[in-house]
Amino acid sequence: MEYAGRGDPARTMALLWDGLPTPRRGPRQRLELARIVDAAIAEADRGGPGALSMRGLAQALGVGTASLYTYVPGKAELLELMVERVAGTLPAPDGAAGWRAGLRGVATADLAAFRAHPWLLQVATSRTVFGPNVLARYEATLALLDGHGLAAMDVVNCVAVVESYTRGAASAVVDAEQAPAATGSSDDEWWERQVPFLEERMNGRFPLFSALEEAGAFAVSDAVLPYTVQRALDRFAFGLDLVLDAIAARVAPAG
Amino acid sequence: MEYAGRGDPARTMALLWDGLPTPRRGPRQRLELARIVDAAIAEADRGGPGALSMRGLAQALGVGTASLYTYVPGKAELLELMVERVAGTLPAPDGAAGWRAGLRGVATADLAAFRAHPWLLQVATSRTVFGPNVLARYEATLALLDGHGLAAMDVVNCVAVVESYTRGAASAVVDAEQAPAATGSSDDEWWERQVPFLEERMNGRFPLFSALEEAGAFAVSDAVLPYTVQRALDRFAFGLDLVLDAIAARVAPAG
DNA sequence: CGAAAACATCGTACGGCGTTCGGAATATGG
DNA sequence: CCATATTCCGAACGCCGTACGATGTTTTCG
Repeated sequence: MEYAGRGDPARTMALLWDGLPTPRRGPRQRLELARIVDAAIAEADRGGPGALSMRGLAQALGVGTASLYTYVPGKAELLELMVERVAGTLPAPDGAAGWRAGLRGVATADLAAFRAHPWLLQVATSRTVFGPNVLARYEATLALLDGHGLAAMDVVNCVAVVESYTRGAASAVVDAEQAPAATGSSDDEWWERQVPFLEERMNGRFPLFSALEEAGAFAVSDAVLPYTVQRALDRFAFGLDLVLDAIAARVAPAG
Repeated sequence: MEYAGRGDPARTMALLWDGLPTPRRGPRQRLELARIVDAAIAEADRGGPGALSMRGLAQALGVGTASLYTYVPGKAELLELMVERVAGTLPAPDGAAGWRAGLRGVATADLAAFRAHPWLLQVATSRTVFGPNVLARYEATLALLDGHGLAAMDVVNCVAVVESYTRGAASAVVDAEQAPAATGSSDDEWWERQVPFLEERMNGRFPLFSALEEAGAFAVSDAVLPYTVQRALDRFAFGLDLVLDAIAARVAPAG
């Protein structure tokens, strides 16, 4: 897990809101902050776990490793800038079709973001990145539930539930998508190698599991994607409806 | 993120179900598998992120680093053994007081496990650890929802939703608990250093957020724990009720 | 009984990581 | 024109997981 909020808040805030200060002396800067952040995002997206390294990033930018530290205090702050930048690329929460469609849109966009940028799941959430895009997105998400008769705290909590659920379910999706690259074997290969041992060990010991499997409880909606990925996506959709139903019951208790 | 299911399934399965094979020749083994796994769990629990290292573990056990590799193929398999062992320590799902209390118990136990063993959140879920304790726990959790009129797939999916939500919400709790150690500054210190810059940047720009804050939407139920931790715990409880409500609506659609 | 096979132990090395240090190069302000 | 501020960056520090191979130990079998 990577943690934000580590360094000097003044410097971090300045980077988030104003970008780099333009120096008055010394050699020209060979890079721009936006280019560094974009390259870092690309680097982190490309590879599996821990794919972003300061060395790799510097090489991708054609610069010595240590030079990066004249732009950014360290990797933690770079991650904050990456989060802020991604937040700026997401579709804005839209309440035009009602709060339910709006919240669904936010969760769907978040899932897409997690899939496109798996490293987002490794950034701790407790020390919020107080960048303009992040804050604006949060404000707009809260607005979806405002004015529907919910208490102030319930508005905040319902948004938090959707976020938590999305994070948990997205984590399963991303796990499934990254497993082949991380382990060096596809789902099918892995499963085929497990089957003989599973049959030997599980045989008859877990009757309910077997019965549910027999009844098709582990089937997936489509066979285009790898099984574990599609299963995780199906479950995400199922659970999102469940959560939104529960919020609907709170919004209009009388049904 | 750490991935299981990497090595030879035969060897991994044998370790999970049977433990170490007893060698017939050669010097006595100075360690037992259980001792290694326990020490690994303790080591991983103690420190912050990435606290478990093969060097550190070997030192704690009074053994050379390379010796560990005669017991366990690598760190990935060791992690599987750790997961399996923790699964064995959790209270068994209990349906005596109804499915709702049972599911709540599972989620609560999972949260407690994530808090006690934060590294569990870093173990990918897509390649299940097929150990006896893990499987038994899953079987018993499914049993909580069996026989209440849900379709087979809905049983599995509802359990998955609870798991996903718990994982996401627990992640927020654990983030909050680990942030001080990981960043070297307490919540209060961090917050105090943020405030002046936040006031400067946010001033008037996010009216709904400000209004909700004014209305106490970010208050917490108790001031014993650090603020971000308590807030995450409050939100966990709120959302768990929400999710269970939604499942209840599926179980008894007519209300 | 002695030799060979099987096995555990572990120092060392490899290539990676984030970050720091200090010297060299370069542009500006006075 | 020179002092100052700044960038650039090679090298080094102390970590990481793990492969290799030498060495020592125990059992088995001829």
